[in-house]
Amino acid sequence: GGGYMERVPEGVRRVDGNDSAADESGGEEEPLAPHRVDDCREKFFCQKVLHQASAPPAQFGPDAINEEIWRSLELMADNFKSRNGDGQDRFRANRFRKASQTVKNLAAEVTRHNWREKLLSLRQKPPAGQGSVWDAIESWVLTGHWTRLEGQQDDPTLAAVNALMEVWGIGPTTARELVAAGAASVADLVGRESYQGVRLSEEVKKGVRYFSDMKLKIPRDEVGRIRDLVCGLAQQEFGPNVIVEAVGSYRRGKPQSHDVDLLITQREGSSPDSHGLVPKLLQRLRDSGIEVVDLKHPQSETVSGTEVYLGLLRPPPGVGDSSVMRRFDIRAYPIRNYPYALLHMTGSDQFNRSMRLFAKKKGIKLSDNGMRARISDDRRQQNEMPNMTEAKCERDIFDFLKLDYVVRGTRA
DNA sequence: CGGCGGTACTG
DNA sequence: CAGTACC
DNA sequence: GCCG
Repeated sequence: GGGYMERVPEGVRRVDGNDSAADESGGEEEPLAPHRVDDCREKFFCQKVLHQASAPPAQFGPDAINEEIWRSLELMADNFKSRNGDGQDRFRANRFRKASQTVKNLAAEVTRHNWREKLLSLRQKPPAGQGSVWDAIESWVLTGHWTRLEGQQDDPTLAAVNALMEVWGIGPTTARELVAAGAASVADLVGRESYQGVRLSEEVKKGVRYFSDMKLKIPRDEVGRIRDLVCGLAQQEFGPNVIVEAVGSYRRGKPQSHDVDLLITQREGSSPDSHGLVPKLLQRLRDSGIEVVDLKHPQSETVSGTEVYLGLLRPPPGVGDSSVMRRFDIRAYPIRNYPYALLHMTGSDQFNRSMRLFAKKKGIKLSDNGMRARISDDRRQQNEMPNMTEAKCERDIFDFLKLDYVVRGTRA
């Protein structure tokens, strides 16, 4: 709505990763009456994103504490994730991660004097909790110490767990197992089948092997050329009805990506389904001489008709930097799910979560293969539910949910 | 206090 | 099933 | 950790 923008303080992005209020809670209770949900849709991240002001400047003044704050909050999030203690840590991690992103996205300069005002959206509703985000920032401003990080900084176990979790395929559980066995860094895992009796999975071995390649960002132009390469081969294999789209952060307009996300589908005419698309395309890639390493690839047919591939490829000369392997993902969908798949794969993850939570409040399950009524707890019955609407484009999905459309470049 | 997104693949 | 991954 |  028009009047909404007027309430946005100047220089302050309305993105507050802190997904306040309705965007966080709810779930198993009765779906809200649709009009109730619609009335508070501006509280959801996937709508706030509409009202963001300009991006933060490249450089703040010398008094700015923006970066110190968001980096510390991010560290705390990482530590919660690594801790993985009581099953709630991942939610604590999410909380700190969102707070970090809120500060990171802030266009306004935050200083020791104005922080209470500028970071007001991070303030929890009373009663104030002990380890809250707000308290953490306050005590840092007052004392100069991140009390939450003190003691963790020099905890060698935590440091090792954090380090190992940077490997693709190693999550909190595996990292802790390895650290318990004595591993302290990625270097300890290089070239090994196991570490002190802890077996390394095939995925982890590849994660270690291509560790440094996977850390590199891919320039936008190269992502585009890899898409063109795969698209050309797909057309040779499947004909002109095939569609290959580069999605993910690329489709949101980012100057660089950490991988190449490809969405493939086939227009009506040749084969109406996506079945077998991924394995055939992968074979075509290999046959054309491109070096491809699998991380995950489909073993069996899926119910929904979705096919997933995660792997690495070496871009040939003229396409990209042939000295590194690039992470690439392919997901194939039947054409009827294309708008849902596009929405899902364009993200961001936070945007997807928010939109799905909004749908959930209306008793709708939104996913990359459709929108279904949540009628029963029975999973089988769930999967057999018909799609609620035949979306032709992304906008149809927003419209059906009665959400304002968000252009892909601002789905933060 | 219950809930936090929905799905696919590995082992 | 738990773990990890994708957005 | 924070919200309803």
